[in-house]
Formats: sequence, structure tokens, C-alpha cells
Amino acid sequence: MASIRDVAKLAGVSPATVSRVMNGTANVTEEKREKVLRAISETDFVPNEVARTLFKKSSKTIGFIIPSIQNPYFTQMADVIDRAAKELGFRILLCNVEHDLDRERSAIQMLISANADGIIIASNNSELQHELSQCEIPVVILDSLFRTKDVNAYIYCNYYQGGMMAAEHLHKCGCRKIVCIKGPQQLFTAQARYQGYVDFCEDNGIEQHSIECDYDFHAGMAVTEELLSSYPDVDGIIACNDIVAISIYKILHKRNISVPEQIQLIGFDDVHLSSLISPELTTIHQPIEEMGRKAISIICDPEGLEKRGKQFVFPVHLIERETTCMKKPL
Amino acid sequence: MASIRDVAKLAGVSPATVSRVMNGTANVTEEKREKVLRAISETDFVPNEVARTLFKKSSKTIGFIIPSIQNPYFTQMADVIDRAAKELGFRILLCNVEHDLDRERSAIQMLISANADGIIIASNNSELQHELSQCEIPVVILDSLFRTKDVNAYIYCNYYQGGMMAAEHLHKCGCRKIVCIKGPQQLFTAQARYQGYVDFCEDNGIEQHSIECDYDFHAGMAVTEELLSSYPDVDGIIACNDIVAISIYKILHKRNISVPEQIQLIGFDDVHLSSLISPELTTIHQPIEEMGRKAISIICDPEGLEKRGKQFVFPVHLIERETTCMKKPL
DNA sequence: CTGAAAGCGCTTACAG
DNA sequence: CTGAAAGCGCTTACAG
Repeated sequence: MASIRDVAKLAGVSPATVSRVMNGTANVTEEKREKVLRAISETDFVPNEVARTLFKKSSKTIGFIIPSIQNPYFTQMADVIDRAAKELGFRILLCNVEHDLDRERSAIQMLISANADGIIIASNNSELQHELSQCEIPVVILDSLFRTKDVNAYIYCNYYQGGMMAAEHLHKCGCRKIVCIKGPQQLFTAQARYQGYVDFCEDNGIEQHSIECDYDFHAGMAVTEELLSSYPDVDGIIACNDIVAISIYKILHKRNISVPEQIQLIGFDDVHLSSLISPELTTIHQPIEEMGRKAISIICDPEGLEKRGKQFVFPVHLIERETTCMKKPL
Repeated sequence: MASIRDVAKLAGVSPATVSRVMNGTANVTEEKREKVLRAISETDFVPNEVARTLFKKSSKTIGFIIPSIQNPYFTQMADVIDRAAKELGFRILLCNVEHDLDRERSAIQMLISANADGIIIASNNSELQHELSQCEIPVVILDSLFRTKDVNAYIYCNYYQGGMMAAEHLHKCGCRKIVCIKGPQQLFTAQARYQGYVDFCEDNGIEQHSIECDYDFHAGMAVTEELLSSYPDVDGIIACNDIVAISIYKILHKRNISVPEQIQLIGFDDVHLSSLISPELTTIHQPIEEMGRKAISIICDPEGLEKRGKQFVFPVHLIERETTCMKKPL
């Protein structure tokens, strides 16, 4: 690997001059400029980003910490964030922590010590307050609401309303025994969605039934078995997210229970997959694209500074597809 | 952010001593050790990884370059690689390049200049030879076979055999008009699979029919429309991967064409999703776990050195599920 | 316009 | 055992 000194020597100039032509940070005589350029290409020189970062204290990198790389909600978000960051000259360092608190901690430490310029974290663990507070770079907390320093920004959707919408939709469609497969209740997203369901039921004098379930397909399948034996007369299911909805559907299909005729089903997130499977999933749409772009703008835009310490709540909306339908009156 | 000097000052020792107790790289009197440890925790000191990397020329980071984060084959692989790397004290830097050659180039440059300790690249672009050859760190090329330096290792499956197996299976199941939805033919994976199909057809005197299709669901859906109008009497479809198979199924389902009764369908990869959807997908299984672990061991294991420059070809096998079935003899 | 010098925050020979 | 010094590869005041 050629270093800046090798290039300088070959071009007959000082390292400072090489640096200046590379970065266009000062005028250099055309003659030297050309010599430098030639030397760079002859040596296949690539500046060492580590040294640069050490000096500048900025790596033009933003860490994105996600709880699971297997959940398409996060990979879609990663894709959006990636593109948005690239447009502004930043790159994304994706840290998959698989719901492990220790991995989450070490991801934060790693990002700080790697001179990341910001962190977007889709975590729900309030135990990270300490780690998150000691870091001097901007942090955007996605889908969660635990308190940290005031400089951090929060981005999430109106999950409560989403939960309500889901319940209301199934009710309107004629379901009489609606079971809510709620997500892990230590998670903000799951709590809020469930609370929406609960309040809708209370407001309308509807019985409440729920089972807790992790946000992945293994859990979804296991829970469905339990659901069917506990509530043999269920006719509407609210899943905590699309992946769980898909796994619920799988079990129903296997048992020859028809959807939506016998049981109606609604998901949450509206990941691409939800309209790819058959039948297409009725679900609550989250504006993933907008959320991701907002996160990046808070960290990378110069004007983003003003947005820190604030909460950005995005609206959700119902997407009616094929797993729900208006029941014909008897 | 406290630096090693701050800690040293507080503990009344030299920075060298602080470094020694942090890294356990030399004996330090118990007394000083304790002072240092206390100073570290009082200052919330986290060593700057960038400075460390600059000195050591190793970041304990391995880059994993993938063509698309939306394809679960790659996210499953990323998950495996991530875990395997972590076990050996390395971390993964996932670079999603979305099939863009420029992004691919810059990912390689970035990894080199970030002092990555190795690169695993699932790319198919032989134009990267130059970039890949100039780098002094080990490179593992996944799912591809373009020639680079001899020190690079290659990991892939017996795709040719997979293509044959798929054709053979549909033929055995009684399909008489098999259409191969082949992947982009500049890709090694796609070529080899298609060639397997072609050779099986030739060996058995079967007509060949094929349409090219990108490895994603948009392409899959578009191609299916074309397929159905060009081959109205098709009764067997070989998809280039599971995602495309799922999108093919979607269109068939929409057209009320029953699978496997009217048309049989087989995928490739055996991603988790393929057994999650309904009906479960018959597919060709790739040993993703083993492939990922092998890639990491080549880069991170001390003995991995000997494995460089070699090719590791993994076997595939047929997984019969619900989108194919033996037709009853007429 | 351009070079010598200092410094980013670590680590490791080198003395003692 | 421990500190002063040099150096990893850059960049940017500071002079000239």
C-alpha cells in the first residue's frame, strides 16, 4: 500500500501538497498538480481513511443498530437510510444485534470509538441510557421512547392509533371474537399497538383477548397453535407485525382454516413482503421511507441540528388487502 | 471524550502504563493497576479504536459486500457470518451495493482504506478484478468465479447440479412443458443453474424454454405475465431463486391457476421464507450456514491461510415441499 | 503557492 | 515494572 509520502517522493513535492491536490483544499500550480496526479495513479494510491478519521474526528459514517436483520422492516429501513446517507456523503455501518443487550452495548461503544458521526438505533432497551448519554454524537432513536439526553431525537409512528385502526377494521368487518397477538410488552412499539386495541375494545364494549408473541416467525407459528386451542371460536386476529401475520396465516392454512372467510387477519408494518404473499396481507402501513429519510436528515443535514431533542411522530394507515373482508350480514 | 492522557494524568502514571493495563500487555504493579482502573471508570474512558487501528493496521473488521439487502439469501448469510466472526473476535461491516458497480468499487476502496482485515464479496462483476487484486487483505468470493489473484478463495455451490436436479424433479413429477426462468446470464450462479437445466433437457430429449429474469420480486412478477402469454400450456416452472418463485406463485394464484395441480413450481436457495409461505416452496437447498462459516474461517482462522487460493464447492439438495407433486398417471 | 512542523490518540520497542 | 520517545498516515495552521 502506497502512502502519501511515497506519492510525494515520486512527484517531487511534500506530503502536504499531495494532500492539497487530493482534497482540493488549496491552490496548487498546474505543473505540480499534474505530477501529483500522475504519481497517484502510478502508485494506485488510496488515502488511508483511518488516518484521516483520526485527524478529522469524523468518519462520515453513521451507525444503524437494528435488533434483527431477519425482519424485513429493518432491512427495508436500512436500504432507505443507506441511500439517503449516500446522497449526503455519509455511509451506513449496519450493526445487527439480534436482540442481545450486550451486543447492543458493544455496538454503541464501537461506533463511538470508531468516530461515527451519529447513531440511529432501533432498540427498545432503556438500559442503554448510560451508553447513549455519554456519547457526544447525535443519536436518533427509532421506534422507541425511553428517555435519554435531550439532544436525542425520536422517530416513530402513531402505533397507538395503528392498534386502534386494526381493531376497528376487524370489528367493522364483522369479527366478533378478536384476539390480539401482541408483541413483547417491554417494547414501546408493542405496548402502544396493544393499548390501541385495548382502548378500542373498551370504548366499544368488546371482549379483550390477547397472547404475547416475539416479533419473529418462529414465535408466530408457536403462538398460533396456542391461540387456536385457547380460542377455538376466534374470527379475527391482529398480529403484532407482518412477519408474525404471515406465520399465523401459515398455520391457519395448514389447518384448512380459510382466511378471511373463517378468520380475518391483519398485520402491521406493510413491508414489501406483505403484498407479495398470497393472499395479500391487510396491514397497517408505516411510512418507512419517510422515517428513514427523516432520521438521516436529523444527523446529516446542517439544519438537522435544530431537530434534535424533538419527537417526530408519523401517521399510519390501513391497507385493506385480501386477509380481511366485510362479512355479509346473516 | 476522555483520552488515554486524561486517564494517565488522573491515575498519576504514563499513558503507556494505562495502555498496558487496558490490554494486559505487560505486568503492572497492583497498586498502579488499581489506580488506572479507577481512573478509567471515573472518566468513562473508551479507547479510540481509530487510533488503535492506525497503529496496528488491523481493525478486526471484515467487510461483507452484498448485491442486495432485500434478498433474504444475503441477509441470512450476513447473520451467519456475523455470528461466526463475532466468535473469533471480528466484526462485520455490511456493505449493500444494490447491484451498482460504482457502489461496489467504492465499498472495496472504503474497506481497504479502513484497514479491514478481509473482504467477503458476493458480487459477480469481473470488472472488479483490478480493485480486488490491488488489495493485500484476504478476499473470499462468494457465488462467483471470475479470476483474480491466486490468493483469493472461492465459495459456491454446485449450481449446475442444482439446475439439473430441478429439471429432473419436475420431469419426474410428470411435467411436460417445463420453462426455466433463468437468472441474469452474466451472473455465474444464474449461468450454472441454467446450464444444468439445458443439459438435463438435452440428455433427455426435452424441449427447452427459458426467459431471463432478475433476482428480485418485481422482475419475477413481470416475467410471469410474459411467461403465461408465451407458454399458455406450461406445466412446470423452474425459478432462478426463491424470491422469484414466490412472485411467480403470486401471479399464478391471482390468475386462479392452481399449484402444483396445474403448474408445478420449484425455487432455489431454500431461504427461511420458502417454508414460511403457503404453500411451502419446493426448492434447491444451499447450505448457507456452512458456506458462511467457511468464509469466515478462511479469513479469521490462523489455519485459514492455507485455504486461500482454493475453491470450496458445496453440495445442494432438493427439498420437496408443496409446490410440486407426482402427477397421477392418466 | 508550498514545505516543515505539530498533532489526531493510541501502542510498542527501547532504556533504565 | 515503567516512562519518554517515536511512529501509524493523514491534515492543517504557520511561515515564508
